[in-house]
Amino acid sequence: MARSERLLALLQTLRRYRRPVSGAVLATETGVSIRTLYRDISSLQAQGALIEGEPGLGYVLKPGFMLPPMMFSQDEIEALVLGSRWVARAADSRLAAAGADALAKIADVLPQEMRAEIETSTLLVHLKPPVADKADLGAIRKAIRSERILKLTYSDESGTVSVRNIWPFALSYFEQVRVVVAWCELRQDYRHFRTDRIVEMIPQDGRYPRRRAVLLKEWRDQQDVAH
Amino acid sequence: MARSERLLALLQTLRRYRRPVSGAVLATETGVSIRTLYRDISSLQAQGALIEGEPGLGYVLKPGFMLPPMMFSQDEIEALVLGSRWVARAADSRLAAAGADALAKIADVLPQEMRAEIETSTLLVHLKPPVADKADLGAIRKAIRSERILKLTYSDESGTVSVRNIWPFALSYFEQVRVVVAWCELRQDYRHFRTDRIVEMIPQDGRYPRRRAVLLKEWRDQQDVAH
DNA sequence: ACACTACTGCCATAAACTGACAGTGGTCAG
DNA sequence: CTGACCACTGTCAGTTTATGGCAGTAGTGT
Repeated sequence: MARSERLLALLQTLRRYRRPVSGAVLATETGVSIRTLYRDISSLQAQGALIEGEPGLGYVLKPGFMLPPMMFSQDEIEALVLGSRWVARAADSRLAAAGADALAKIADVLPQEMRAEIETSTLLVHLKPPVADKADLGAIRKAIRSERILKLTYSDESGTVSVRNIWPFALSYFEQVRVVVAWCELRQDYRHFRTDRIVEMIPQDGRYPRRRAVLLKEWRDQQDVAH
Repeated sequence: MARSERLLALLQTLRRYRRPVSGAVLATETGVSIRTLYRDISSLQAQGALIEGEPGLGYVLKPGFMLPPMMFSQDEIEALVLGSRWVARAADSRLAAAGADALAKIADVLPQEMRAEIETSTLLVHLKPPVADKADLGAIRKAIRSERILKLTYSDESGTVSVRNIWPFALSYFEQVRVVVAWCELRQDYRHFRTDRIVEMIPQDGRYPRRRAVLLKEWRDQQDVAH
């Protein structure tokens, strides 16, 4: 890759990572030596990019530096199309429609010749039809976004039905099924609930008392320890 | 001025003029010869800039080259994020990076308060790790886009190795594997090739003689009849 | 003390850039 | 039809730049 292309790619990479990235990683990703990477970084800084480097941490691109006005690349469009096709297949119909709408909005701002890419993209998705959800996934996503407590009637794998309040904070997509990740008031611990086993689900008025981002982090840490 | 800086400057200059500018003017302004200016323009075009040159007129940076501010509903953003997370999991690393890049570009043109949505989305994707590809998926996508013949060394399910020329026109994503859909010169029919069974793959110079959209349609019709 | 990191200077080699010239083909005005 | 103007391509040799490796300094957090 020529230097002039590489510098743009480097900016984009820095923007993609939001956390500090070490020079070694950036060098590998752009396919140059560390020495050259340092030169590239200082070139960009000389041209006005707000890149900060801290020893022991890595580089961060400070927000506010506008990239040169580049359009989506062909790869990027293909990634968006492929992603939205997967959503159309694997998610609920409301999210599928939202994906198609988003793609249409993107197509609107694309120049004519790139618009054709979206329509005739030759990346296809074939999946086994997912297990049908009993619960309304749209309502679950809404509860997660607004941090609402859900009163859940749930039938576990052995068929035993129980009722409990949960604090939903994530929705996880597996190949066949979807799973609500939540804090369970009954068990006082994190629990997973397959959406196809939810019998009934009533959003409560109350907001749950903790932030969903915090719950997500705590749950993740717990997962890491377990493995 | 170094080339890498000059290219950025050239973009800015083109944006400043709204009317067509002759190459001679641009060359003078950036301080290089005409010949180099032509090279610079084609470099920018290769990197995705939509610059049009008309004999007798000059160069114009096509409108629509920059991403305008866009609005998305919450559902649409979640669909985009979920889709790109799936791409990150299930596609090759290059497409995965492209998905993340596209998302970062979208985030940049989003109003401040929506930007956070992309970062804190609580939709997760869990998949069995896909089978590793032997072939370079990027090269396959490129061959499809440019309608290039591929010389394929392929090992079928029984382990028999064969060499043939194919006209690839689609890439299909299954749960564990990816499959190239192509017209096979050897069999004179449509054939599927799992990317993990491709032993070697050499792009040929020749373009195949039919349009990929036509092949796709014909293949689809054939599939429909079979079922 | 140690591991990890950013950063700088130096140098020989390899790669890229550059301008000049020659030539093609398109548009437009007279 | 002619000529002016322009985008664009190919070639080439001289020059500039870029590059990777090495050695070394200095800051950070464990």
